[in-house]
Amino acid sequence: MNTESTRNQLIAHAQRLIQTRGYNGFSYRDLAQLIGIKTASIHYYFPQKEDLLLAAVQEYRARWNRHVESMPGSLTAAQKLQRYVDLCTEAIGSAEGVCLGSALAADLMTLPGCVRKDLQDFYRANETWLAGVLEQGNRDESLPEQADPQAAARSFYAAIQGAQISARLFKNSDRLKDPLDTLNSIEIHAAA
Amino acid sequence: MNTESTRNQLIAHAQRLIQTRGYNGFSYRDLAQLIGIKTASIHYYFPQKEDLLLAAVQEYRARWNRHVESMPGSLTAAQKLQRYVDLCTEAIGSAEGVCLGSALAADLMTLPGCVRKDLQDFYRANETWLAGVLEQGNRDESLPEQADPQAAARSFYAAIQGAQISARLFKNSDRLKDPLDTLNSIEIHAAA
DNA sequence: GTCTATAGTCTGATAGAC
DNA sequence: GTCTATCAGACTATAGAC
Repeated sequence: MNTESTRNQLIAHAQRLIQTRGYNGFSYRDLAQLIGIKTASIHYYFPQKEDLLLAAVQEYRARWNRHVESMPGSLTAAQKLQRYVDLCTEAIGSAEGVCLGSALAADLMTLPGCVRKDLQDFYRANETWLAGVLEQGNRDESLPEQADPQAAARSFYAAIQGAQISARLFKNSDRLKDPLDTLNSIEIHAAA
Repeated sequence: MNTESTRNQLIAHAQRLIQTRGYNGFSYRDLAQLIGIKTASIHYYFPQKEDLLLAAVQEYRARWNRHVESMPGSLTAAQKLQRYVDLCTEAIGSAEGVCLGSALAADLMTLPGCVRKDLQDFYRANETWLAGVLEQGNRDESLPEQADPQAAARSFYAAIQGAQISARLFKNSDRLKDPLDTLNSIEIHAAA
């Protein structure tokens, strides 16, 4: 157990705590108990809680981008969208948490101001990627035609974020399926 | 200024504070200062913060239902949906807050357990109403055909909730328009 | 690096005067 | 009904021993 290990444990548990309880819903005491150290030791790595927050957000964002961008370019738009939804379903882990992005966006007004930009960047990265997939869908015809892929991407991303929150409220991960099912049902209906 | 007046002020300000900062993001001190009394006086009306929360939720839910159900039955489904979006846009007030339902759902794991059922009821009431409107849309053809109105209603409601959160993040109420624009764009495209 | 000890602040909540 | 005064507990954060 060297320095890196404790630091990484702190970031990983902080991410999970933010996803389940929100930034203001956990304390250094909670975090310390989870990995069996004292609160003062956390301050060695992250003098202020704000420092921990920034590190947690940046690591999460980098890891999320790696997951999304590692999708093979050879997939159809429909396949990419399905994999994206699968990633979002994994992220909530048994319907106990929500994406770090939406968890923090919900707490926005009580957060240190410096994270707002990072959160906006995270949102925009997701929306831009989704817009690209919807544009591909217009070309490869694996998805229903979208007149405004940008607006549709913002709307779909919002639906996924909202679905994560309601999945937790109803303890039912199936709610993550609704947005994509609804998007696809237009095609199903057209084919019927 | 009789009892009712102070009590009503407390509920109104509590609702606004929950919508902007979350249940754990404001204190009795904040609330007392807003209406010019001392914290001890709040305890006269609401001995525990939990009591205030329940009162705020129930009043909000009743008022919301009145607004939604007061829509003339003679409207087309498309008109009802537009009015619903307008209500949701008003509710966030200059993009500083979100609906009380999504604000609390986001804080769910740190809330007293007794509100979970009320929140679920609030969600279901909205989703049921929206499903009815989408079914009407299938009949009056003012909206694109929905193969599964229930799933589409859950998806649309989730999109509105998510859009409220991102509207605050980007300080841009226009994000509330995306879900309905996307829903309607299918028809626009078909007409083009 | 991790600890003990503690400072200083905020929190929800209570007792009792008026 | 509203106040003053106060409590016990939790919180972030710091100083300094080891």
